Amino acid sequence: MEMSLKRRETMHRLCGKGLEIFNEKGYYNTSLDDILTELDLSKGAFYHHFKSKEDYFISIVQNLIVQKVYALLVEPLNTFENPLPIIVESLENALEPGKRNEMAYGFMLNDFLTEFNKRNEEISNYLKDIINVWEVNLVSVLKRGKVDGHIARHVDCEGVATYIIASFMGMRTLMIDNSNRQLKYQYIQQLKQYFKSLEPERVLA
Amino acid sequence: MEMSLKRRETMHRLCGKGLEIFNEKGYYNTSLDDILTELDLSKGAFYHHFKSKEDYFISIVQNLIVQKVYALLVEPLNTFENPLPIIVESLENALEPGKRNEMAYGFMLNDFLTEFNKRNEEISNYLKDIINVWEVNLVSVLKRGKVDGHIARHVDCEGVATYIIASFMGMRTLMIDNSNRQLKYQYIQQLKQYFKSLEPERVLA
DNA sequence: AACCAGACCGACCCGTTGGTCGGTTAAAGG
DNA sequence: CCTTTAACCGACCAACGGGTCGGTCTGGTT
Repeated sequence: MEMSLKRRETMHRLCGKGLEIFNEKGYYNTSLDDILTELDLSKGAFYHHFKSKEDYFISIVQNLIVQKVYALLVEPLNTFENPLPIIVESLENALEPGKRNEMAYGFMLNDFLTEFNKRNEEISNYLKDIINVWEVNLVSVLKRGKVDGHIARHVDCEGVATYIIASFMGMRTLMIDNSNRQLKYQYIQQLKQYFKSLEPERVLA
Repeated sequence: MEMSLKRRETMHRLCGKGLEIFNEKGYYNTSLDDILTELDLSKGAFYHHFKSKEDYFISIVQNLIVQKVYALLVEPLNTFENPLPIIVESLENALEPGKRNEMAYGFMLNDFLTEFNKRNEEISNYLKDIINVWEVNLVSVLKRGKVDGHIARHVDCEGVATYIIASFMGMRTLMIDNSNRQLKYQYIQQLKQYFKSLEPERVLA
């Protein structure tokens, strides 16, 4: 069942360029030809490898987006330090456009989710799954923070996770143009402010 | 220069139904015929009143969305009480689907902004203007709260306004399906938690 | 050399959709 | 009545985009 090297390489090129352009212009606003022209490939080549545009995008989600979100937003949570600064750091990092490329991976989720909402339930679900994984991990790391005494006992971890995700997603809508330093700075500052309110009351020594 | 009554009424019907369906299915995913069929009108009638689909949507933004956002999110800020609970209340209210109709006006902004971002700069700008008005009003009401001693002096009002807007917008992406009570509750709770951290230190009597 | 399979080409198909245009209806004014 | 004009109709157009399909090219096998 293994794919030939040539096939694998072409599909990989298609997915990479596809993510780049879909992310830039949106899925429905990008025609297959937009992508194929850039790669000097033909319609025939495309449909030789993918069943449909939808199938193609799902490949992109599962091969590229999942990994990227996981690496940026889930993996970093796997430490045993105080979770709050770890979360701040991961979000800050996710909002940073990649060093080598121009994609701000942290944004893609919000953009695509909004685009597919009400238009393609299947793709929506794949994207929602990614958010869910993130959320579950946030909750569990927050709960651990509670046990370790970094977070006050009264805190509703699910609520906090939801609020973190919402504010992060919402930043996208505001940072429409180029990634705006000012907005990012404000966001991180307020996030820290909010996190402060989750810490346990200081017990005087 | 005044419009005939008939003309005004037809345009009004078109805008109302247009907002309803655009909000439901998205602008690019709604064809003019989708709307015209529902109103028993023809292409001819439409183009007799509007120059283009784009022009039509701009009318909707300026006649309906602006007013609605203003009424839900800006007007309520005009009191002289403690701004923080007022803001919470306005957001809570904006997330509530309208009593008589099904539209959750608070959401429209985020949906449309994301949809037009990268696709239609002119419309994007009209929508961004609305956000700006909201932001400016939030900032000024927060500053007044500082003067009145409801908000701690160290607080960065612009940052807080940005954070409020971001989290509000982000809720949309999460509340994809029907308005989810649970999510809304979590959001409001955490917002209150965050706001607590903006209050001045209690001075012991 | 003959053959085969898989990668790829690009002309074509066809549904959708924004927009056009010549015509009809009906109300208002003379 | 007759004329004018605004409102409205609906057949039609052209562009676009996803998807199809018969065919070509190339590298490996026998």
